[in-house]
Amino acid sequence: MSKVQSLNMRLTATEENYLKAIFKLSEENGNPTATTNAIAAEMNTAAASVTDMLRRLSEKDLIHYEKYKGVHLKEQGRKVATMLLRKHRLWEYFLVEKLKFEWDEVHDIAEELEHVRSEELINRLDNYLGQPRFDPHGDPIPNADGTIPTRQLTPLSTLKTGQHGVLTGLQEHPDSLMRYLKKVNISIGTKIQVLELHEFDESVSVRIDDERDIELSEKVSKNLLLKI
Amino acid sequence: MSKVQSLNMRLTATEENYLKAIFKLSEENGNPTATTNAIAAEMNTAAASVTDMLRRLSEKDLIHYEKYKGVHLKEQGRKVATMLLRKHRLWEYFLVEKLKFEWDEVHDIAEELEHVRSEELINRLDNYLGQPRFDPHGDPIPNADGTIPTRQLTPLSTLKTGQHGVLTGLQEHPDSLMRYLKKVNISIGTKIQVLELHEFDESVSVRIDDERDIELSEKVSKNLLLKI
DNA sequence: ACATATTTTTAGATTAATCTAAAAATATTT
DNA sequence: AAATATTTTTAGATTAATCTAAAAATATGT
Ligand SMILES: [Mn+2]
Ligand SMILES: [Mn+2]
Ligand SMILES: [Mn+2]
Ligand SMILES: [Mn+2]
Repeated sequence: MSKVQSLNMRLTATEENYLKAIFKLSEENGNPTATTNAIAAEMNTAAASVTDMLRRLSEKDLIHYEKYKGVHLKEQGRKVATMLLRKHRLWEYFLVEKLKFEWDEVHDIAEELEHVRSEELINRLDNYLGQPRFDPHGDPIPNADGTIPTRQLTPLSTLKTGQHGVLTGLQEHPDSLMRYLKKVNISIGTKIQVLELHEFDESVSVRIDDERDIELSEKVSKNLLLKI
Repeated sequence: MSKVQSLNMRLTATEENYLKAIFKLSEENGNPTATTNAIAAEMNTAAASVTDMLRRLSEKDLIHYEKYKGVHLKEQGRKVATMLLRKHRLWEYFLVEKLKFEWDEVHDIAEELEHVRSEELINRLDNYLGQPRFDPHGDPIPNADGTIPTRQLTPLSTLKTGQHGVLTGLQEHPDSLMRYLKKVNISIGTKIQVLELHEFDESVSVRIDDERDIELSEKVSKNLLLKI
């Protein structure tokens, strides 16, 4: 007897966060199925808490869940998760473009703002901002209909000597990486050209905006996604 | 052993809402002490739930509470309540001025936005909006230091024939009143002049912006606050 | 295939926020 | 000053979200 809920059911912020976590995990693995432990790690909770929540989300028909078999989002769950990303990223855009926050300062605030419940609000915000397609970290902003703009991006770490591209996104974006990039004056839109590859530690010498040369570690170069 | 909490203690949205309710009740009665039942009515909860919460807020040293004697806000509680009003009203201003919502559409959204925790956010929003002093309903926006702009306003119902003023605030502002005023094209800034007082039902004939004449009921005229 | 390791679920508590019903305290009326 | 009414608190449940510890299921390694 699954409680198939009305289309505009009322979810708690916690339920929403779990759906986002499952979405994120299935995106980054390419595999639609997420495991209990992976969700627990993503959410910083005990595995037992995840099991509880999976039961509840399953009751509400937002996910498909079988004991020991992992979970994947159902139609409704995916819709909710996508709209959360839309809200999160539009708010981040607002915070950076209008309120002049730095790109490493907006995530936690957007984590709260994304749970404010109002379709009207988010659509008006979208229009007010000029319907931006990417957030301050280069992540695509889902459209009102749920579609997500895609692009073909290449990690800096895979380029050969002489090749160049424009920084367009980040693989992952912990605040520490963003603060580092801010320090070395690299941001979305920066041109990066490979000067030399160092086989020993996979670090790379690059020319920034045809102006100055710096060294980037393997860890950094794997995280910088370029449009070639 | 009251747990005197650190200055930036973490409150739940529910705790914050109780503090706002107590603040509102003490403002509108002129009496700083609020009763359990009054709070229950304001919060739409059972009196028993209020008693529970009062105990908790008292533990945190936000209110002064003695069984059967009612409560009043302490320094910290008053500060929290004032900052909530600041946030609520700044967000309402944003929603109306920037996102072009109508004044009767913004309250519920602001009820959620006001709980987003970030001093930095609200101060940047304040600057972005040009440090407005009043919200779309004419209510004063507390300053960052907690002071609240005051004005001397007169209810339309107390004016004599011939007197006039500019609509500057509302006594209370249920959505129904705001929708009515929207329909008859009266808003903050509208000039209102008394043409005739009707003793029978205390209704009043008024001239709007020196252009058109309408009738307003006693209930409406008591709610319109004018700057003479 | 069996033993061991890992993952996941269950069992049982805890805390915040809520409720109803009953008891206790306070206020009002006769 | 009683009797009555009203207000407030207590007692006992409930639900969401969390935890730890133990049990059960599944996966891995020899
Ligand atoms: Mn973010
Ligand atoms: Mn982002
Ligand atoms: Mn409001
Ligand atoms: Mn208002």
